Amino acid sequence: MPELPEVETIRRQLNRVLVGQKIKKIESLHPKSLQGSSLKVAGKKIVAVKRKAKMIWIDLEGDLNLLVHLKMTGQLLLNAQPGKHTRVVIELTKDQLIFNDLRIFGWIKAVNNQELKQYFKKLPPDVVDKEFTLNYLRKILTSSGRAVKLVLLDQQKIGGVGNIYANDALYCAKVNPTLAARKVSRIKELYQCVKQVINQGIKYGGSTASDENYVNALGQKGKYQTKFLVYEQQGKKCQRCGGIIKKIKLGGRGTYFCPSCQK
DNA sequence: TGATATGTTATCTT
DNA sequence: CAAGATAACATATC
Repeated sequence: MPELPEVETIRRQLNRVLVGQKIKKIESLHPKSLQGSSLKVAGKKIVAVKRKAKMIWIDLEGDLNLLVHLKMTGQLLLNAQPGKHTRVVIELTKDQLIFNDLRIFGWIKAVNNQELKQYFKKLPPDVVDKEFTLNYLRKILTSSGRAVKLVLLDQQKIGGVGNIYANDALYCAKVNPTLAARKVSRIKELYQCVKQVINQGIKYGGSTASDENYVNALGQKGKYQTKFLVYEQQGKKCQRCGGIIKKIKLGGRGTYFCPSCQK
């Protein structure tokens, strides 16, 4: 599922191709998938393609933006054929952008600059932002009694970390995912690890785990799944200590860890 | 057939 | 009131 590295991969590809093109036509094939005053975007030129947390934001000339959230099954594809799950089609000067979304949780919203600002104002720093400091992580961990993994996944506290990278970051830092956040002593290790696994994710173009449908804007799968530290590794030997990787449920989400070296 | 998968938000409970 | 827990969203797959 698209977390920050997957969204960032798509953003970079789109930014390279879309900037300078004009939107000729935008067509919605499902009422939930395209929201806001989308008719206004016709004729507008694309200034930049940016990202905040797991959202992609297409900056248009004038006072208009297209904000995109892929949620769990969204795909943004360049010059693909529309299919069964195609929800929005955007025709550009040279290319065509297809928004597929099997489960219809994702959306594209046309918003003005003021609305966009309001939207971003209440969001915490992304894990890759300079505002995400060691002290900031310490602050949010020590002020919560929830399991540390739930705090990493909390989009009101840190932007961009999803289930895959939260699992791997905790393994990297040797921190047990169920440990109460305020009892985590290896905060510095966790800080370095969460940034490290996210950057690895970006480097390998995101991940397409088993049963997932993530592809980048060119229709290619990610490569980080070959680098998973613990995600989907249950039953296998821990590379670090030889323990057996265990899978449990935490907050309703699949949670993978090595019980012998993640304390 | 029913359990399962994940990101986010709404809603309920403590 | 806030924090935390859980249901809901929609659908395909095993």
